[in-house]
Amino acid sequence: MTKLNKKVKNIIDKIYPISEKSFQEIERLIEFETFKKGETFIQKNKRNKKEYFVLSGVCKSYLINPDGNEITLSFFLEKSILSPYSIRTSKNISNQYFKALTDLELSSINAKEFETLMIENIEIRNFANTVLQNELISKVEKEIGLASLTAKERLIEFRKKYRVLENIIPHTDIASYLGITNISLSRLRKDLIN
Amino acid sequence: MTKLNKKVKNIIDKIYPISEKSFQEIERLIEFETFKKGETFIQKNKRNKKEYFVLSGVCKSYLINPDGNEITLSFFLEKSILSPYSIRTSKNISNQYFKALTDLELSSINAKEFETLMIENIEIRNFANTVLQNELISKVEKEIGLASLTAKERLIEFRKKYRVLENIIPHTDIASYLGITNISLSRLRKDLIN
DNA sequence: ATTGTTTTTTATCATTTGTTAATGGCAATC
DNA sequence: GATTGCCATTAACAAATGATAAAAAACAAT
Repeated sequence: MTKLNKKVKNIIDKIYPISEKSFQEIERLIEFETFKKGETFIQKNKRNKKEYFVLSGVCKSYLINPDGNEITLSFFLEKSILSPYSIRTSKNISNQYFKALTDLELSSINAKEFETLMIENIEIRNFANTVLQNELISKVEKEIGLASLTAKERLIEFRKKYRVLENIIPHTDIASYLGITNISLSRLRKDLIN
Repeated sequence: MTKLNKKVKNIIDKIYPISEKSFQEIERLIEFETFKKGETFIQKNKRNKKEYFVLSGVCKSYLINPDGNEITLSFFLEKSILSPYSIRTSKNISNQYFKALTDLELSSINAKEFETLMIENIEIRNFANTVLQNELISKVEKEIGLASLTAKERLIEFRKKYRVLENIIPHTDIASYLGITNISLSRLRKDLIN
C-alpha cells in the first residue's frame, strides 16, 4: 500500500474500521488532488461527482448570502472526510462551495463507484452511514449552539472543537461560522483573555 | 390498496415517484400508530427502529439544553416524512426527541427491512436518498438563517415555510426553533403587524 | 527596509435581544 | 361563576450585538 493510501485507510479506520479486503475495493478508486490556499475547489451549482478525504490542510464549506457575504457552514481539518457526496449534491450538482483555507492535499474517489461498493459491502456501507450520522450530529450540535447559546459560549465551544484554527485562518471565516460579525468576534476574543 | 396505504404512497410520490411494483415491497411493512397531542413518541437515548410517515397532525423534533429547555430542531407537517432513521439514530438509539404537537396519525415501517429494500431496489434507494438530501438541505437552510439573518427575517422565512403553524402550536416551540425567546417572538409579531 | 494591502482591533453609538415581572386572555375544572 | 394553570403580551431595564469609521497590526511583494 502506498503511503498516501495508507493515510486514507487511517482516516477511514478512525471513523469506522474496515478490513484490508474491503479497503482494497476502495483503494482502486483513489486519486490525489492538491489545491492552493484560497482556491474554491467545489463550486456551487457546478457538477461534482466525488467523495473526498483531507490528507493535509484545512478547508471550509460555505454559501453566499443575499448580501454577497460568505457564510461558513463547516470546517474540515486534516485527516478527516468532507461532507459526503450524497448530502452536498443533487443530480451531480453541488449545493455548496468548498474552499481551501491553507494549501490542501486531498484524496478523492468517484462517488458513483463508491456507492456501488457501499451496496455490495456491509463494512463500507456501515462506514458510509457512520460518516452520514457524524455529519448530521455535527450539524445538529451547531444548530443547537446557534439557537440556544450566546456568541461567547459558541466561541468557547468552537475553540474546543477546532483548537488550531483561530491562529491559521481569517477570523472572518470563523465569525460567519459563529453567526456574528468579525468585530464582535474580536470583542469576544478580548473578553475571553481574562 | 387501503386508504391508509394510498396516503403513504402519495407522500412518497410527492418526494420521489416510485412504481406500483416498488411500493408493494414497502406496503407489506406498513403499520399504523396514533399519538395524543403532547406525547413524546420518540425518546432520546431510547431504542427506535422505525421510519415514519405523518398522515395527519403536526410534530416536532427537539433536544433539551443544559438549562432544561426544549430546543425545537424541526417541525413535521401532515403528509410528510420524519427525519430518516439513519440520521436520527446510532445503533438503534435515538439521538433526538419527537413530540406530537397535535393529535397525530403516523404510518411506520421497520427501518432495517426498509434498508434491505433500499439495497435491492433502485427506485426505493433513490427515494431514500432524496429524503436524505431534502433533510440536509433543510438543515443547511436553517443554519444559514440562524447564522446570517436577524430574528425578524427568520420569522418571516418561518411564516413562508410553515404558514399554518403559528396559530396551532405553542409559540414557545416556534421561538426556540427561531433561536429567540418567546418574549422576543411576541415583540416581532407585533412589529410585523404593520 | 519600504510600500501597499489586508486583517484585526478599538471606539462610539444605535439596535436588537434577553431578563424579570406584571398583566390579560382562555380553557378546563370544580 | 370563581379558581386554577397555561400561554401570550407588555413594560422597564440590562446586556449583547451590529454598523460605521478609524487606528493599529500583520502580511505580502518587491
